[in-house]
Amino acid sequence: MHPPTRLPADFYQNDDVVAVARDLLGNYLVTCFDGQVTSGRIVETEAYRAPEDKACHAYGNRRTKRTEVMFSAGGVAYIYLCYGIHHLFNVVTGPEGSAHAVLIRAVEPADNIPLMLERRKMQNLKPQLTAGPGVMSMALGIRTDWTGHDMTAPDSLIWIEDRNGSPNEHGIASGPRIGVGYAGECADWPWRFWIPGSPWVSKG
DNA sequence: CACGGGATCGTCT
DNA sequence: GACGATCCCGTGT
Repeated sequence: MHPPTRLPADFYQNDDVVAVARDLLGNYLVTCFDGQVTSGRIVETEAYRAPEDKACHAYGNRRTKRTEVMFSAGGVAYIYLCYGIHHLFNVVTGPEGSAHAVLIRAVEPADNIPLMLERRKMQNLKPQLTAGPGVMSMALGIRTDWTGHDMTAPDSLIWIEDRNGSPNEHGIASGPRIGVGYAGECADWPWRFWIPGSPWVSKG
């Protein structure tokens, strides 16, 4: 056993974003803002893959101010505002020049649950603390300001680490992604992954 | 539990 | 000017 460390750049730079989305399950998403660590075990993810995926913001390798960060080498954060309110957190994957990303949709709360409850203005620990991409980001203190942050740097303030919490014999479940009905045939691709039976997975 | 609507703003047409 | 990779609250059953 060794102390947990940040997942390395080559984990993220795998070109197979669907495999990365699966492999992220069971790892811990950690933030350390203002000296305060908060974290959770990743239980639900979705893969988005340019250029062929119509649900991906970089569909057709479209480069805009917003999507430019998705073309970075894997390991940086891609965070955007959804419905004017929610800060949705993704990890860019693949080699530089490809625009793939994994949306982290839900975590099982781990470190510093009191601070996460405070950020969410909640009194008691319930799945709704972190089950869903918008509320998860709020609990971890993640905002769009952090888009482009290199999570593989040794002094990064957002990172993902392996604590030997990988999914066990119950395996991994998959199905269509949430909220992408506009994406034509791509809407049916089973690119959402979750740990079956976990109460911390979003309801969709 | 199923639904329906409002919140709220950056991004792209 | 329209529309979200969402969430929460209200209503009705």
